[in-house]
Amino acid sequence: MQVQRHSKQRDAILENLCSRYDHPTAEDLYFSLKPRIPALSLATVYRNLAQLEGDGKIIKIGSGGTARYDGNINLHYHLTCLDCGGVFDIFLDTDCGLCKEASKAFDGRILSHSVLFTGYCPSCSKQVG
Amino acid sequence: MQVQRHSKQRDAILENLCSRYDHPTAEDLYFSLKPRIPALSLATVYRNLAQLEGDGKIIKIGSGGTARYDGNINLHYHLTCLDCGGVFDIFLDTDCGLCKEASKAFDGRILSHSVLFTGYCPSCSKQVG
DNA sequence: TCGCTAACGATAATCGTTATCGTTAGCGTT
DNA sequence: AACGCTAACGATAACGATTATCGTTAGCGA
Repeated sequence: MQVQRHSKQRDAILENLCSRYDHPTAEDLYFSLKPRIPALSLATVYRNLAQLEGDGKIIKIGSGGTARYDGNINLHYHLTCLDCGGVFDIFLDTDCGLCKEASKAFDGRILSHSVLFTGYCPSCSKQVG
Repeated sequence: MQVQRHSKQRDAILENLCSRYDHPTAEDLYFSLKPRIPALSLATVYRNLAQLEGDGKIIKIGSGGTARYDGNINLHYHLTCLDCGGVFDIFLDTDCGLCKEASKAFDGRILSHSVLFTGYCPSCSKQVG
């Protein structure tokens, strides 16, 4: 079996991602860490993001084009702002029993789900009116 | 203003997409139509899919990697099978008031939403057990 | 300290999608 | 029915995000 080794790069990536709430892209994380770790490679960022996602320590948000990442693994939803392009968290008290409802309606096995809202974020919806 | 002209290619793409339920990729549609329209270009497929989506006649499913398309524009959800990679429809009677709940919890404007379930499709979930 | 190899950095390759550009064909007007 | 305008086309180059390759580095158990 393959033993996973510890790495400073992965620590830094996870720590950086968990300390922010803007759902950065791989490149965002790369430029954010580059000053602290000058030798860092973009490939390393991608590699570790994939590994962390596989370990269930982060979430990948496949919002169409460029992938974004989220260090908050508690169930919550996202909204993509049509104006500024940002991704924002939406926390719902009730999960609306979505998986339960879907399991009733679908003859397969449902493991998880993600919800992506589209609209305007607080500041952009104020600007337009 | 720009007047939209009629085109045989767009007709064929829309018709093909609406007659199937497997959520094909742009390339799937291209190869499906190529025998009937030998001169068809993949760029034309992408162009028309984008236009049809903009006109609200089809839906684009941004399931992470390659985009898939759906000719059914009635609100419903999708499941990606972890085993075979296929995308399947999930119709819920109740929409669970998702947009309403989210609007209460989010200080912006919510226009639409999409839900993507992950799990195993009927046939794959039977094979594994 | 040694040896194995997971993880790294640099960079080439891949792949889905979009942009460019010369040509074709809808369609309103003569 | 021919004319002219330009949307849409087909072919292909370009792009951008992601992944693969490969020689080097560095965890970590012996």
